[in-house]
Amino acid sequence: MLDIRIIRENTDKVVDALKKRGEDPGILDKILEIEKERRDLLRIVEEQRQQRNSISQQIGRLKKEGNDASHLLEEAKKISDAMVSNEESLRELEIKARQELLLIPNIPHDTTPAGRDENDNIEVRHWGDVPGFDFEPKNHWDIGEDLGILDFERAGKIAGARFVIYNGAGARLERALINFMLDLHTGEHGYREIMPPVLVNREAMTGTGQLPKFEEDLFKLDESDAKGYLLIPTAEVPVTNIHREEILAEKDLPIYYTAYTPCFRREAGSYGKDTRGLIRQHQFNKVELVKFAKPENSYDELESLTANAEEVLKRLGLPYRVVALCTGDIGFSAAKTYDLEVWFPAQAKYREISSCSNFEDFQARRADIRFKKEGKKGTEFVHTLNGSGLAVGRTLAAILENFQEKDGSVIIPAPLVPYMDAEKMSN
RNA sequence: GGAGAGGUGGCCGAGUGGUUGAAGGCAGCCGCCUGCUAAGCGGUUGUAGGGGUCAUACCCUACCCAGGGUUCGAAUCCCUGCCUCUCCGCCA
Repeated sequence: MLDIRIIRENTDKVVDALKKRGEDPGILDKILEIEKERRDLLRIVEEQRQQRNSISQQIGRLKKEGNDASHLLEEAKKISDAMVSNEESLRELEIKARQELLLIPNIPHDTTPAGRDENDNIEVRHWGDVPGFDFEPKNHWDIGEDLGILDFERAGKIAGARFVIYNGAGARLERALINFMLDLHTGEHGYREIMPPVLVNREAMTGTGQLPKFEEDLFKLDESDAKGYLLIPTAEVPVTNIHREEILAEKDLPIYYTAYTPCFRREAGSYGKDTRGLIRQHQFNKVELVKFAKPENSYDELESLTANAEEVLKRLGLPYRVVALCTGDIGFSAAKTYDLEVWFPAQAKYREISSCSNFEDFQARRADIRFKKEGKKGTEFVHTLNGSGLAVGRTLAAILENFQEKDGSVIIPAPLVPYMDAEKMSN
């Protein structure tokens, strides 16, 4: 959520931001109109309240002294009656203003490259050598099925399309990756491990920006119940909302959290995309990194968070590149985003495995997460950041494809050997 | 699921219709005093919105879980919701 004052006083800047994102700046017209009405009415209402309060106080004083106050009572009643409809209109305008405000995306940071779509994203750096094969590399789903460690067919029977059963060494590899990532981030990168609810309420989803605009991407427990629980599409939601409506102490910042959770996405509108394999599932595992930072160094925090996610790929020996998303491709809530893309030999393509973003105060304003500066009056909104560290299923898929052998076996990367108690997977 | 109790400032806690943003205490901050520590004395300390100012000062409005209602006036009365605690039941 943007500061309404920026929209009011710096309209040009917001219009510019919307254009860069490829959005229609016309969405501002309505909110500016509502906002003007709201402010005009607010002044009237406050004036009326002031009058009423002062008369009421006089009444109190007179009554205490045993004097007659009937003439004032009459006057007060008149004012009070006149206020009713104004107060009601004001309430409605406040609700409407917020509804509109919640639909306006974040302003991209100056360093976010301008562009229309993913073709305008900029490669920032890459790491590792793309492996060469002296045989035709197989898809990860073929490798997994041949090894008997991934079972898409039976998952379809018990759940449907876009689900998988990890079997035997597959299940263990998934678990090994989760443990490896959590151990790395808690042990070496300074994150605190969190295990949050994976069902959340609407306020939490609104706080991080999934609602109200992206309802169709979410799974709900009870479609008919407006108050029903929603399944998280990412641990970003429950973990960022840990501090909702809190005022943090400056000395406690930055806060680093990491959490493993399953994630649930409807993938509405992606029919036909990645229909096979682990890339796009309705349920998948992810280890998430979340930071609460002070505004003045949130961009340094974004760099280090991205580096923390990259470290997972480096240790596993998976070739990847880092891409700065352009203004047309960054998410609704983000000001700047780096995607980490890992190499998939069978597709001969880099595919997204992590997305690391600085949301600045956009989520903090929605979720009301502030901090108090030492020795200063008032409060400031924190900056929130998060990134996948990493998407576990995609990491497993990348391992299968990059470390496959001609005989169909797969070499287990060294850091996972202790977790797997094995050096390779074969039939 | 059944029965009961309760939600007040950073914390504890008073307040049952009228200058109460809220007694008192603790903690914090500033100053005084005291040969260390401790104690003592005085002062001060919430958040948000609007107005105002170069910026302060200052003025107004709102906020005692949330949302409604009664009333000239609500922390205080009424209704609804949420949450917490205790007991019983059930349960991984």
